[in-house]
Amino acid sequence: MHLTISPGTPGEALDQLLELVVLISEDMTQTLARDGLTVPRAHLVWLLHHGGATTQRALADALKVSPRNVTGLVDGLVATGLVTREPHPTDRRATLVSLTDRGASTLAEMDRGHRELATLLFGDMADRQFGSFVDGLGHVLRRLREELNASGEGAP
Amino acid sequence: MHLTISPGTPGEALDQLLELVVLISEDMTQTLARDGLTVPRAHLVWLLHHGGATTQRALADALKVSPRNVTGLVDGLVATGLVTREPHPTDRRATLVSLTDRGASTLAEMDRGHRELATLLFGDMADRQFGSFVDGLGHVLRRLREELNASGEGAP
DNA sequence: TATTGTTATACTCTATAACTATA
DNA sequence: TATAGTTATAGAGTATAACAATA
Repeated sequence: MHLTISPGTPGEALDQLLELVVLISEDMTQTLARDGLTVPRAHLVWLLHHGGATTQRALADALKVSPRNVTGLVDGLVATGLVTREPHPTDRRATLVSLTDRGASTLAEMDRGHRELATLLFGDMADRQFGSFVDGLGHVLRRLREELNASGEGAP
Repeated sequence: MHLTISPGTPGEALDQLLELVVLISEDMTQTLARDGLTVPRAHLVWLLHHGGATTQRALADALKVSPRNVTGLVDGLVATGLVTREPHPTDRRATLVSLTDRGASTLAEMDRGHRELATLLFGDMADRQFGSFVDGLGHVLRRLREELNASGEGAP
């Protein structure tokens, strides 16, 4: 037998999803601040962590942000000792941005925090519930990607 | 019989959740921009829509933001014709912020967009899948609220 | 001629501190 | 004395445009 316990309307589900977005953003901002990081700067160092040293140009493309903006983000990260700017070995116009040792250990701590959060959120979920939730999440993600692709077109 | 189709690890589920946060933020920012709104300004007019005219002080408390910040948000909304500042009827220190007609119709459009997004995301989900997803969402939300309360304590 | 990163300028969101006008 | 909202000042993130050095 199957009991449906008032799953609510789509509108209510969206409200919950929006609350989730707000709470996750707050949690991330709070956690990153303890390492002296902001969300945009954390995004940049995360790219270095997972892709190695790169030019600011490549970072601007990956972050979908202006080159000028990257200059500011790197300035801040250099000031707090998490990254360095070095001359590019073959292209004298470009600079290579690399993680410092301290930057690398900060990233290791972020990885640990990431795993802890995953355990907190999903650790005590029953396997079947977890599977259903991930399925639903996949459905919503596909719809959202379609929507953003559709509305992003037509813009030269 | 019950087939579990590789639901993935908690870490992967969290990555999907984080992608969802990014995509919803992008979609909201993009949609609001069409109405000349930013996320913080939209939050403010949403409060007026659902609570009626109020003082800037009350808005600052509700938005958990400094009074100075509200001055700036209201300045912008007045400039774009979505709200008005009027003298408070009984307290001459305070100002009442109200939606203009144009502000109200913008809000009506936002409500419509909200319903459309809910339909897009959940409209063609099977009832059982929708119910399971909402259950999982509730679980995650409870954990997150606990986490933020716990880490938010001890701060005088 | 095209590209990399910078300086110059500007806008939005955010904060604290000092001040004005009122309670 | 306390409160509502402002001006003053500052910092972070974002953008475009003009410019330098180098490809």
